[in-house]
Amino acid sequence: MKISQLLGLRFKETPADCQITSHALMVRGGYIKNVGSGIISLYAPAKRIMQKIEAIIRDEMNRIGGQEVMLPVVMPAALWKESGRFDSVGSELLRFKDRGGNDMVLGMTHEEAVVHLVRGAAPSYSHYPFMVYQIQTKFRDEPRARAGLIRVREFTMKDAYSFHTSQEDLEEYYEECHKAYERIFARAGLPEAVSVKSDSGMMGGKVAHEFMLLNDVGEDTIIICASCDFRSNMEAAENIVEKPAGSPDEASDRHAVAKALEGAACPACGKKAITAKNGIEIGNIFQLGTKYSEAMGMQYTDKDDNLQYPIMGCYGIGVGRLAASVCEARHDKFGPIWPMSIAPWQVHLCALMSDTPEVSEAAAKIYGGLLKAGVEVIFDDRAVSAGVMFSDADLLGCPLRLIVSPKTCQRNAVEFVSRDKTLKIDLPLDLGNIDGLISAVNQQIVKQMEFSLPVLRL
RNA sequence: CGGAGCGUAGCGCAGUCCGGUUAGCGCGCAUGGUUCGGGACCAUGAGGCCGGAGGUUCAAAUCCUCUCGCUCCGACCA
Repeated sequence: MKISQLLGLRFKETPADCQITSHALMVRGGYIKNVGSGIISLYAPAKRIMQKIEAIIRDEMNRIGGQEVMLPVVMPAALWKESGRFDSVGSELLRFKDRGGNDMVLGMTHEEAVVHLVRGAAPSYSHYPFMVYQIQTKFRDEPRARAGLIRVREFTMKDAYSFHTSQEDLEEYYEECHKAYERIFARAGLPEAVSVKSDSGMMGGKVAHEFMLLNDVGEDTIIICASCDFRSNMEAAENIVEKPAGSPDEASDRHAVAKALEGAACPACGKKAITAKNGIEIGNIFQLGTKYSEAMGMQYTDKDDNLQYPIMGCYGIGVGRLAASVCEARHDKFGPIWPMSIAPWQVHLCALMSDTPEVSEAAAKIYGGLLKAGVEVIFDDRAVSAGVMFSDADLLGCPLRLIVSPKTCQRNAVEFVSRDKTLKIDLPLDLGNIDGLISAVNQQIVKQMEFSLPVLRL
């Protein structure tokens, strides 16, 4: 891709509407454009990041036996009436009528749809356990969208649903999925994401965990023990952590309650080491039980010819929120620093003063060589000043950068630097044979990808 | 849904209190020229129904009423 043809202008000034870093950088870098409150279009760089995250998720979901399926965005309300959620869920569920006057809903989560899909298809215990997942658009009519891709009304989500014949089997799979989630976040560039105990809310069920990126811009408050590995969302912790005397009531400001919990005794280890931190929820896993299978009449025949309700688990990841979280965690003042695994392009090729024949010839040759070798490369072929070129490259945040200029041509070299500034070397340039240069670039890509490669293949 | 603020060129803003030629500035964009390793400079130029509707007035970006939208704080939230 040549940058001269890439849509999405990059600019210097922070838009007034952007309150948090990832939002500002993604608007300034030409990644996203707001369409309405909580409704966002993506330009190519953001779409490419999303696709790479999705590929990692698919890989890990397939590895734990998932089957990718596709459920509808628009559903007849009748389905939601079956589960009872048409009435129990509030205005977050967008309802409307079709031309025939039938009640319809926009999918905000897909338990109903997935039970509908599988309930006739798994009549015997021998079909179990199984897991289906999809990566698809959700719409939630949130009362207040905010912070760019962090909290939106329409978003892309991976949601997975597993079905089991015993609680033990569900718990075993839940644990497997927990591990898969750890691998997904690590591969996407957030190895520091942690899981915390959470409340199951409207989903129902007992055991639930949320995966959090601890970060000040996060909307959730997390209670963490500094002494042991106890971690919990405050929503779930309020009942089990004993508040020190004189704390405010739970009805009052949540931040004040969190503050008050600091230094309380940990319910797990007993030490007075509780701390409160903010976090961005990037994924969650629930043990649902039989809430939906019972409500919607999904049954199978067990070994002894008895009808049973399968036990369900569900597992979600917000793809766009994950992308924004990586940006939030990996950036400098110039722009995002995308990990190789999800970067929009692997290599950013800059041709400084490309009207010089030596430069344009060398750059074109390198560009062609990289393309031929299958490297994802964005080529800045514009006649702009070095400052503009570097600033734009910083905003696009590609992990590796090649710089060709009259200076580098003079010394028969190309500059090879990394976005995170850990690499800065000259690669020898021989226009007659650029294979060595291309393979040096490839080696660096492989090196930077190592952390994200699957540990195990199916 | 409560509270606060804002809608003027692609972006950032001034002008609105106190109505009065042709609505400005910076960035960006286009053309030409000079530059060239961290958002260069000069010249010329394009781009606006001042969010929308109604009203007051000789005259409205500016005053009044209604409306739509956006942002922030809170409530809410798999």
